[in-house]
Amino acid sequence: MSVTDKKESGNNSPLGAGGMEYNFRDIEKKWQEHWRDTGIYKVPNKSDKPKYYVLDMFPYPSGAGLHVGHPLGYIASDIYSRYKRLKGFNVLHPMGYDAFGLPAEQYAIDHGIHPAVSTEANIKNFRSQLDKIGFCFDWDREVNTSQPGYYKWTQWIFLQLFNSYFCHTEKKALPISLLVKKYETRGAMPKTGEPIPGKHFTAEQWKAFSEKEKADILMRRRLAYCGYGEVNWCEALGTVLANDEVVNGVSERGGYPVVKKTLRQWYLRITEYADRLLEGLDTVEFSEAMKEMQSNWIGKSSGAEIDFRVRIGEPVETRKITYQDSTTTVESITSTVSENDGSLRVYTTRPDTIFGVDFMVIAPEHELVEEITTSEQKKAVEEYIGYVKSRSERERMAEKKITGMFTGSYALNPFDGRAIPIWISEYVLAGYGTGAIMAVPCGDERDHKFAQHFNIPITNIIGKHYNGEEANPTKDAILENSDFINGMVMRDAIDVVIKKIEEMGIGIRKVNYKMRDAAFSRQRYWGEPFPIKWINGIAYPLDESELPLELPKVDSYKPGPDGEGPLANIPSWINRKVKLVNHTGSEVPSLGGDLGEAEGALETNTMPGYAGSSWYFLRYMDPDNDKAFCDRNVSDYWGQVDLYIGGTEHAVGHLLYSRMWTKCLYDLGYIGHDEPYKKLVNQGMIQGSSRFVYKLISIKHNDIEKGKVNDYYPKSIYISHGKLDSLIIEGGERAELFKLTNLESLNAEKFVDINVAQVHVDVNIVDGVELDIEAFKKWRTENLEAQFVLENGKYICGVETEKMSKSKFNTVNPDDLVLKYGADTFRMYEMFLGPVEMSKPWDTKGIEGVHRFLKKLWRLFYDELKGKVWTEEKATDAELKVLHNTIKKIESDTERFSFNTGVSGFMIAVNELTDLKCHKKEVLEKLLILLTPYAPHISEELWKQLGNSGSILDANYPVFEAKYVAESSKEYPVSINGKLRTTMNISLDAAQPEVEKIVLENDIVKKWLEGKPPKKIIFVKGKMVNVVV
RNA sequence: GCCCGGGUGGCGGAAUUGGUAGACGCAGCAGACUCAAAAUCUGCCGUUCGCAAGGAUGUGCUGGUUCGAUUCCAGUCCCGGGCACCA
Repeated sequence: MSVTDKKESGNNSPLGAGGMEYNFRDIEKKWQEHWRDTGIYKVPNKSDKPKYYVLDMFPYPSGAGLHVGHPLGYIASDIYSRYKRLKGFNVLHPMGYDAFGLPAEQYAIDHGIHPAVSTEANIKNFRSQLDKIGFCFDWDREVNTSQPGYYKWTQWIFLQLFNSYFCHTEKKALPISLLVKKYETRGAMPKTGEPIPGKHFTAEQWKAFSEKEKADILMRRRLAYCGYGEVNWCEALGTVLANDEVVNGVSERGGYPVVKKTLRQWYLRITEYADRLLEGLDTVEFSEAMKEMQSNWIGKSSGAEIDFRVRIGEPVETRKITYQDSTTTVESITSTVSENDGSLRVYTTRPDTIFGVDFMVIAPEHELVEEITTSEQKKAVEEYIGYVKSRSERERMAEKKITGMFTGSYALNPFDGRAIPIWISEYVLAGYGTGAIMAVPCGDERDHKFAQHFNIPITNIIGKHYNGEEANPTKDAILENSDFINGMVMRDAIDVVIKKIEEMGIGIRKVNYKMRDAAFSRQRYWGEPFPIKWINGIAYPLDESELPLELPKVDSYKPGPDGEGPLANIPSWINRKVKLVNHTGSEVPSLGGDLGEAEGALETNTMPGYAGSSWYFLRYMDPDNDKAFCDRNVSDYWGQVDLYIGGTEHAVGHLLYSRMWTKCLYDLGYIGHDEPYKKLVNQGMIQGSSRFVYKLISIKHNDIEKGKVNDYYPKSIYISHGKLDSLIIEGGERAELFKLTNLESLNAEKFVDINVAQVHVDVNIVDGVELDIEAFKKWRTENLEAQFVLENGKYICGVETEKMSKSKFNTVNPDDLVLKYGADTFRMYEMFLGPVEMSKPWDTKGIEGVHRFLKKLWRLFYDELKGKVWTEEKATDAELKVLHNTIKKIESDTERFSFNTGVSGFMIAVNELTDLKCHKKEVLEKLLILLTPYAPHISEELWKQLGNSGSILDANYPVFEAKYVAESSKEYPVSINGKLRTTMNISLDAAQPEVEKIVLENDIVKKWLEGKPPKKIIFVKGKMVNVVV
């Protein structure tokens, strides 16, 4: 039976006119209109009630619309919002659209439709789909990141980031003007040691710098900055991508190849917040998995940077040292260096292994490569670098070959003077640490493989912990062959070595992060323009009065010249006259104030998709404010998002960026909290449940009499899943098939081989596993002539769980289900499927059960024949017991987001009340309040029918009272030796001696004791009895 | 390879602190009502032995702790997700 074309009988009678059956269509339409007209979901920014902020990750309004997987999180958050409201909270539960982004622009390129137009159409469609489900969003607070009124403030926040730097002393963002003041009074001088030209300067020098020099120096500290860097360039998309938008060397969206390219880009200096982003994780309720993902992404490690003197070319003095070693004897050479030789700085997390260093590896891009490569090795090294450059990021990831080349030079171990060959290899990354490592083969698997591959002798510093076969990264071994740290446990030696190198002035303690600064510009059209104008190579921020800097209309979405975005094609826009702000503290008057049209050019990049989503939770609080992104009083009232629901796919992107923006805004005093989300719940994916038909491809008939094999290719025959085997096995039911294929003349007993193809079929024309044959014939013209081998008169489909996707014909549209069963049924069924956080397959069939439940609930109030059956009679003890058990169950299940068991709790309650023939308002009314978060329409309707005025949402949540559920006795399980043998009804007051007596008198217990005395009787009051023989 | 999750009937899942495994729902089977269907209602429903009473067995697998283990511990296999040359 199809979901779309099945007609539900009896749902068209108008409400209240005679037929008193559950007419969900009219009820839901009526209440949705009523809620809209009365503005019942409008939330004030001031209230005596405590606040509660429930947020959904807002959707990107794609053209595909919603499938049943999308609303899962929204339903969960809606239930929780309504629950909190009933519990007396002022609940903020908004919704909006993350409307800027690549897909709309790709669509524009392909179809010539302006992104604003397609986005608006998509939003309209989304909204109508959402409205049908009956959410309690306060739509007056809707935000759309692509509207000027919104992105004005995205641009404004960008300017705050641009105008701030991260102070390492206070560990927070401060206005860049403070840094300028510092430079003017004190300059920037090192705490110890000599100033390094180009890095350090005095106040006098600062004052003498040109405007451009000052701007460049400040750019090194701005939290939003522009710089040249290696970026992920995606040619197909014509833009750079952030690290988290690149998966396995291809773009996350579209799967296009991504290459490393050096370009001028804007960045967010998120690395400055690495520590605070890490520490903040301890203060929020995210799942362990989520925290883990974020801390892996940040990738903090601590160790040391160590300088090694470098002897360019062969060691000048050599002497042999023979290490006493359990596995190998290593002949080593030492050397001295001359003044002309250099030094190489490496980063290691394991300074304790410094005596196990057998070679050094530097990245092929390392600046020292040229300098230290000897003339003999020059050719080989150049060839190797050529090879590395020829390899794409993707190849490097796919095949991890061991490659490398010796430079011809040596580094000297600072402690024992051993000469250590320096290699280059692609396994060392230029962008991490110092781009150079000290390789310790006995303790690091990669170093070990490298040493084995190139036959580099391995020094063992961990004795028996190293087996000569593979590296052992232990920290618990006792050090050997390690000079002054011999005999120490490695773990303890780490600190000893760091202190020593610091004393010697050849290194420092150092913390490193895997996380890089986030690329913040895109060479695309459909994003926020940067409020920046370039004049003589200096970036000037636009004056606030110029905001929003509106995105101009374009005729073409094609990229501009030199890897620039489409905006570069619009000279009139680039050259616009705008008011700028001087920001360097310079006295140069020409650059202050209005800079006129001059030679400047507006920035043509736009901001990435995550810009608007990094702060939207703040805009919901105060969406119409045109004086500020959000009034401070309002953000102080709403504070953190109390509950944030969304998918795991944003673990390292959106979640980290929005956390960083929140921390910046907090540091700058614009908001009062520095973590945006207090608790995060990740909804699981709803997988598709695909259905298959089995199309007969060929029949191979082995005609023994004539001694030949014939192949037949029948047309359009489909075999029911359960018949597949019996048709193939000898002696099966082949006659039926032969009849269909006009092969009756063949002897069915002869061996045949049947070849079938498994083909996806639209789940919407399958009822459970039974194919709707008529619908199937209509589905595709080629099916019109289809014939079927059935089982029990039915065609049974095959089933598999796969990702929900159009191409697999396993998507289910919520609209269809809402039409057929109603929003309340749909909402409850989505929840009933299983725990919110878990992934589970969708199966439309089960929705009937939930629908039956709501009909059964309805019948507690109204009977089809008898009409109104609810009464004002006083409830019995048994009925009150059901009610209060339900209150307790629903409250605790809702509280812990266990909505699936909550739904089951309602079913149990309605089943029990039906059994008790309870139609009493006293009980039913309270049940409705419990139910309203889950099924708001039916609850509201019946609430009204019971004679209540006002919305059920303003009712008081029922209070559980233990006295109604108190039991005086319990059916105790009685086990003998831990095996359940019987149950016995025993008073709950009964103490152990009494219970023992009762139990031992029981016939079944006596039987199992076989006259032997029990060794022991375990009695847990209120739980169980176990007799040990 | 490393780090997280998770393996329970035909299916989705329940068992909140170690205490009656399989709640609730779907599917299935049998029956009632009906001219019939729909809707609704009743009963059965892990496997297995047994006419039954009752027994055995059972939460991926192997052990352990315990009076008692889906739950705790050790090992192992499988599935899902994340990370993957980060020194």
